[in-house]
Amino acid sequence: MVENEKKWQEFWEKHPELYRANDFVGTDRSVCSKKAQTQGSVRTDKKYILVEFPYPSGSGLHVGHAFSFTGADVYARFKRMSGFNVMFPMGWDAFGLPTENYAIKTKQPPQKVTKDNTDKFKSQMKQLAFSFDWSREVNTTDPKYYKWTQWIFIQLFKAGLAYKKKMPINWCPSCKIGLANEEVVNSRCERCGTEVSRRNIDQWVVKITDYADKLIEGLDKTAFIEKVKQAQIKWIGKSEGANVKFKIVGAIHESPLQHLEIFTTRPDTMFGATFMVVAPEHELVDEILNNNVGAIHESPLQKIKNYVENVRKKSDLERTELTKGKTGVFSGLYVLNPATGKEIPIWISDFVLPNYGTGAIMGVPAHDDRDKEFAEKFGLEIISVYDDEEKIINSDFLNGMKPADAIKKMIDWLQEKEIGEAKSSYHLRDWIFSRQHYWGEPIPMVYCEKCNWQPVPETELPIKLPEVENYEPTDNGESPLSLIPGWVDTVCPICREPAKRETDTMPNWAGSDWYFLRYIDPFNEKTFADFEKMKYWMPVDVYIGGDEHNTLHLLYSRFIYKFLYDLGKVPVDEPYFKRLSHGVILGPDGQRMSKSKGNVIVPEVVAEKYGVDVVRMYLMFIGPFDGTMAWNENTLMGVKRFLDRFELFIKGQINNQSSNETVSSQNAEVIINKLIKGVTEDIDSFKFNTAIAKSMEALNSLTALKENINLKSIQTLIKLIAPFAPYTAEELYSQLEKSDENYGSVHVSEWPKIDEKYLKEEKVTIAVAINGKVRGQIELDTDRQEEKEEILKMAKENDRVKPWLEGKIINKEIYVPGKMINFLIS
RNA sequence: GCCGCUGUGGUGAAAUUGGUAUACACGCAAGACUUAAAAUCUUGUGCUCUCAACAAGCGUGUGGGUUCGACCCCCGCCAGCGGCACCA
Repeated sequence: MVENEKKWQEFWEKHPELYRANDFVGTDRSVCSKKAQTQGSVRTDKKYILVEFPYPSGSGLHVGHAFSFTGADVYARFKRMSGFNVMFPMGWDAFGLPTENYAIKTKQPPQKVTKDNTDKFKSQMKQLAFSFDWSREVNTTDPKYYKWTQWIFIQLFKAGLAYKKKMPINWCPSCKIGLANEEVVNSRCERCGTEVSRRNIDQWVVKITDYADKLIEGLDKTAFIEKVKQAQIKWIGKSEGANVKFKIVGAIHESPLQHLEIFTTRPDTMFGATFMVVAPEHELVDEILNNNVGAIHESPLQKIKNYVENVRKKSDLERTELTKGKTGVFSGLYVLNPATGKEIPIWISDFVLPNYGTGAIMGVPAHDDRDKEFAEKFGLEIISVYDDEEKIINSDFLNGMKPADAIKKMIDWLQEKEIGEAKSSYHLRDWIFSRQHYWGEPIPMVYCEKCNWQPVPETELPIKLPEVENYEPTDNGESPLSLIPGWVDTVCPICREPAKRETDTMPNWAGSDWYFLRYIDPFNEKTFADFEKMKYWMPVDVYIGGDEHNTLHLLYSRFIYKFLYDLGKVPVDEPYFKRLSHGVILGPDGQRMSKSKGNVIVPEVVAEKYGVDVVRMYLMFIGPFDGTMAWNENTLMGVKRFLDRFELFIKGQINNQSSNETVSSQNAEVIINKLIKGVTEDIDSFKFNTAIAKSMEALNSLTALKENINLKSIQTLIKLIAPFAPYTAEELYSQLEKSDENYGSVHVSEWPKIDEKYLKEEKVTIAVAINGKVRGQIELDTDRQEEKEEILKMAKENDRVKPWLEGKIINKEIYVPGKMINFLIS
C-alpha cells in the first residue's frame, strides 16, 4: 500500500494541473488545466472551497488538521468531479509567537523556522493526498504578501479608522505582549494562561465598532450555520436604549462637566432612578479629585482617592469576581433626576464598567438586581415603577403603560427636552492593533515631530522586517524593533525632516484577515488581487473552520472585507457565503489531545501503519463532520476491513471481465444507482459518515449477489469512493482501460450519473397498523399505490391483520399512499 | 445568570424531516477454516416474559400536550457539553 502511495504521490506531483483552478478572466491562461485547454467548452461554474489555513507549528500536522482538511478535500474532490471549476487553496498563517519563541530558544531566525515548518506541513499534506491547488500557495510572512497587509492598514488610517491612543491594555507579563480583549480569556492570557495586568501603552487602535451594525446586518445575506451567526451577534452585543444627561447640582460655571451622561436600555424606569453610579475611571472622578466641579456637599476627597487607588490595584480577575459583593463610595455630588425633579446622589463603584456605554449608569434598584444589591448595601432609596402585571406605576405621564410603549414615550420626552436621545451601545470594543514583538508585520507608519503620524508612501511598501541578531521582547514593553537604530530612523514622508518608524508590529489576525483574496491572484504586484478575478471567484462558497474562530478571525476578516468593499476594492459585500464548523477529535480517552496527557494521535504515524486512505476514511466515518468524537482504533479497523474487501471485490470483478462486455443484473444496477444517489446527496450536505455507511452497505449487497457487473459499474464504484480514498481509487482505476484524457486520473473523471429507471421501485411495502400498532404488511406494484379501495381490501384480508379485525368495528381507515395504512377499531 | 447545542442498544452513531426506530460500524456470542493462534468467512445480537416463535408487552433523558400516527412539532422539568458573563 505504502508503495502505491509513493507511486501516486509522484504521479500527482507530476500533474499539478489536475487540481488547478481556472480563472477564466484576464489574459493569463497558462494556469488552465489540460481539461480546460483541450476541451472547447468546459463548465465555468465555480466553487471556492476554503478551509482555514494553519499556523505551521513545529510539531507538524495534527489530527485536527487531518480531520478538517480531509472533510474539505472530500467535498472539493466531489465538486471537481461533478464538473465545477473548483478553487481549493492552501497557505500559511505563519507570523506569531510560538515561532518567535522557538526561534529565540533554538537561536535560529524565525524566517528559517517558518520555512522548515511549512515544508514539513506541506509534505504531510501531500502525503494525506489533499487536492490543494499549490500554484496559489500564500504565506503571510512573505514580504510580497504582507506588502498588502500593510497597504490595508494605511487605507484604514487614511479613512480615519486607525488611530494612536494611549490606553490601558491587557498586558501579559509572561509573553510580554499586549493582548486584544478577544485574546483574554477569564482575565488570563489565551496563550499561556498567565493572569493579565493593565498597562498604559500608546497603541494603534482600529475602529471596528464603526462597522458593528454592518457586521450584524450582513449576516442576513450569508448562509452561516445558526450558532456562528448567534456567536457573532452576541459578541457584537448591540443594546438599544438611550443616552440621558442628568444635570449636576451646583456645578461651578467653569467646570467642563455640567452634566452626567448615562446609557440605559430602560429609560422607562427613570422615575425609579434613585442614585447614579460612575466607574472609578470616569472623568468626573478626576475632576472631583482636582476640585474642579464644586458644590460638593460633603468633602470625602480622601475616601474617594483611597477607593479609586484600591480599585486600580485590582486585577481584572478580582474586579469581576461576582461573589465579592458591591463596593463603592459616595462622590459628594448630586444630580437632578429630570423625571422626578428630585436630587439624587452620585456614587463611585467598580461594578460599573468604564468602557461600556458612557461609563456611568442611573441606579434603578427596584428593577435591577445589581442596583438593588448596591442600594441595599448603602441604604439608598428604592422606588418601584412597575406592578406585578408589568404596568408602570409611580411615574406620572407613564403610568399604566406597558414597557415597550413607555420606552418610546420616554425617549420622545427626553428628546423634546433635549436631555437625551435614542442610542445603541455595543459590547464590541475597538481593536487594539499593536503588538510589541518582532515576528509580525511592521506597522507602516512614521512619526514626525512636526507632521505627527504619517503613513509610509505606498510606493515604499513593503516595509520589510529587518533581519537581526536579537529579537527577544524587551522588558519595558517596547517592540524589539525599537532597538535597531538603523531601522527606526527615517525621514518624514511629508516634510523630509528626520523622523522615526513605528516599531510595533501587527497582531496575528492582520495577515489572516484577507488571505482568501490573495489566493485569487497570488502573484499580483499591482494590487492585492485583480478585481475581475475577484468578481469571478467571490464570495467564498464554503468556508470550513473551527468554532474557536467564530468571534475572532471571522469577525475581523468580515470587517476588513467590508471596509475594502466600502472603498470599492472588492466586488461583493460579504466575503463568505456559507460557514461550516468542523468538529473536534478527542484522544482515545475521551479527553482533548495534549502532550501532557500523552493521548496525542499523530496522523502520519497511523497512516504509515494502515495507509492514508484508511486514516482519511476513518476520520470521515467516525461521526458527523461537526461532532466531537473520540479516536477509536477498533472503528478504524472496521474501515480498514471495508477498504480491503472493496479492493478485493473490484479486482475480482476486473479479472472476471470477459472479452464480451459483461452485463450487470437488474439487482446490481439498482444497488449501484441507489448508491450514486445516496453518496452524492450525502457528500453535498457534508454527511460523510452516512455516505461511507451506504458504500459499505452496497458492497455487502453486491458481494452477496455473487454476480459479475459491467465495466461502467466498476468505474462507478471506484469513482464514488475516490474522494475518500484517493490512492486506492487511483490504483484501481488505473487497472481499467484508460478511457479519457487527463492522464486517466480518476480524480478528474466525471462523477457518475444516476439512471433514473433503476431508482423506480417496482414494488412498495405498505405497513398495516391497527390503532397505530403495526401488525402486518402488504406488498404491491408501485403503479397501483393510488388504488385506495383495492389496497384497503387487501390489507383487511392479510393473514396477519385479519385476526385483529375479527369481531371489531372499524371506525376509521387511514391510507397514506405508498407508506402505510392505519385502521382505528373498537 | 444569559446564548447555543446535545440526550436513541454494551459502544460510535443512523432514521427519506410527522409514517414499520436502532441503518452502517465496533464490541460480544456461537460456528467454519486451522495442530493452535491471528487473519478471514458465516450466523446471531434493544429490553422483558418464554423450551421456542415469523407470539405478546415495553422501548429514543423525564412529565404532559397536539395528532389516526411523534426520536421528529408544542409546553414544563432533569442531565451533560461549548461559549459569554457586574454589558446597565
